[in-house]
Amino acid sequence: MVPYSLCIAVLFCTLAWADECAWDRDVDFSENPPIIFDESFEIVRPVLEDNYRMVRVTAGSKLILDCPGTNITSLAVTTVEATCDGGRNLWIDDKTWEMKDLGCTAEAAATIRRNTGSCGSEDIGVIHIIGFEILGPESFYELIRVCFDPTSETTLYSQNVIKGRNIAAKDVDPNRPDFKTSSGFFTVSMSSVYSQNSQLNLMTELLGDSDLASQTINVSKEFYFAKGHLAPDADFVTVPEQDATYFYINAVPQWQAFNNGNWKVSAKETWQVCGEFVMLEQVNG
DNA sequence: CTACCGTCAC
DNA sequence: GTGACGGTAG
Repeated sequence: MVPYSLCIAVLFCTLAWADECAWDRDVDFSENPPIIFDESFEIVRPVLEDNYRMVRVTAGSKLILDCPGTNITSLAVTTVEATCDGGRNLWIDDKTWEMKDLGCTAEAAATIRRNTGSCGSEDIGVIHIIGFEILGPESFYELIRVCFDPTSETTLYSQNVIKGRNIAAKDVDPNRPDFKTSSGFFTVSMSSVYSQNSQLNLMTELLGDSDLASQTINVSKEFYFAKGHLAPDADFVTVPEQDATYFYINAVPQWQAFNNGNWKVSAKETWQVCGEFVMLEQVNG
């Protein structure tokens, strides 16, 4: 016979959990969480609640778990549809799963949709979109819209949306990936071009004076051109979104003194503003 | 991956 | 001074 108190407990829990699924971002997820999309193909992101980074969806809602570029390890597929069971688990094809057991084999990776339109003055630029493949090539989640001038091989501007409700609950990961070239955009090696040595060599050649060149490119004074993010790493909530900013087409040569000074301060001001709004569309360039 | 530099807010 | 953040090199 089942004790009476246990019945009460079970009933209570059922009632309390019936309306939604809730997960703690720092407890209930695997090392490489999937990108979670809701039924309108918006990413489900954590919200800061009393120092807990909570991910919530309504009970019964259908989600898409996506590991673009890799697989959900337990299922050996990139994308799967799942239903919130009203507690901590997800229904997938008549079987329940814990969120923790639905991690990606590697970090979910952004890709680029190329040549989706023209942009810039007199349509000099070409639009490339950095984002996530969802169910294959027919569906794509846009993160960063890049206006790239193929003639000068320079990005004119990048456009991204800051999620004001989620930015306080963003992932903090000290590891930063290398910038990716993603072939077809540049005719030169971008990593070589940005190296401080090649900058010094170029300046020496241009000025014809090595003393003058070493005053112009002076690393200790932050007089060098850094890979200045246009859509910034820190504007994004999840690690895969943050790492999607590390494409060379999302960066322009920027004096490090400015990059690490005014620009950084300006980014923080932007968050202050967007804390007052749900989201803010930002254009940098 | 590790070690390093400079700026800023606290 | 320390940690977060913007970078660098090997």
